[in-house]
Amino acid sequence: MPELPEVETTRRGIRKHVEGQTVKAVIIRQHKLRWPIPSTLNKTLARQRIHSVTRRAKYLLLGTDVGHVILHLGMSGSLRILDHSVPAEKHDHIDFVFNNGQCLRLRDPRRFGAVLFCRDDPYQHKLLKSLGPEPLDKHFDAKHIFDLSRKRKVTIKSFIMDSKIVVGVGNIYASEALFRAGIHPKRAAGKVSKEKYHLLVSVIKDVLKEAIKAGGTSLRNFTQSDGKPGYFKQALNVYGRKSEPCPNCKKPITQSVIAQRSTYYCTQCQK
DNA sequence: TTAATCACCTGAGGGC
DNA sequence: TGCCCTCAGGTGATTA
Repeated sequence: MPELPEVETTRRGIRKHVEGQTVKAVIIRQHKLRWPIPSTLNKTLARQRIHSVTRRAKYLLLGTDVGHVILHLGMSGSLRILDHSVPAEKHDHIDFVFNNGQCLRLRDPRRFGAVLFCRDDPYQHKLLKSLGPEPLDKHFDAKHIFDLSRKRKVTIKSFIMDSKIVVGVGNIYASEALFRAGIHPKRAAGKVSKEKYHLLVSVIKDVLKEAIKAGGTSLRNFTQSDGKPGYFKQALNVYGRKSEPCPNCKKPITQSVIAQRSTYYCTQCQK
């Protein structure tokens, strides 16, 4: 399940294979993703050179002279670089075929992902323009998040997962960051002290950096662009560890549902 | 404006 | 072994 580290790992993996390549064809096998893939994409991108592979939040942007492809991996999406002669399998929905014979192939069993095209500034696209700061950017700091949290009654976990507050903190890393910061996930965002927000911002950055370094979290079906799994799962303290002893106090990890998402925490260490 | 809920989708895993 | 059911989860849209 791709979160920000998985998307960044994917970006780094595909970048060297995609930047500078010229699109020969776009083969769409399944138009129905989260939103329909534009049927004119092949015509639009044919003979276009991809000059950049960038990321904003969990969106990947493929830059060309005529506009940007906006890619989202949703819940189960993955991108791989393959020789185009490799037969497509079930759930391989779209190929960006390059002149060198390779292709960028999107697989997405659950089809929560998206492939869109934007001719204008992609950062003004309706999906991107209201997003909060990048978590690893200097603009994401304790003052920013503390100021926005005042009088907010929503749980701190939902708050840090809100992309208008900060992008890229998904369910796994929200649980991990709150554990490291010693904050109970059901605490109201407006009741968390400035000191705790200082710590929380710091551990969010740490968790995401460590996960990127480890190649993401391989849960169920995430693989890197070369097909290898991520290794951050081994470093998770609480996520997916219901009833296992807390790494700090040995009390069993609790699981409950917050905002319709499984949440893991230690009732002893997180207040 | 804020908070909560719904909808989309399919593979994995458990129970029988 | 096969069938059925539940769970998982990112995020925009909808509702309260």
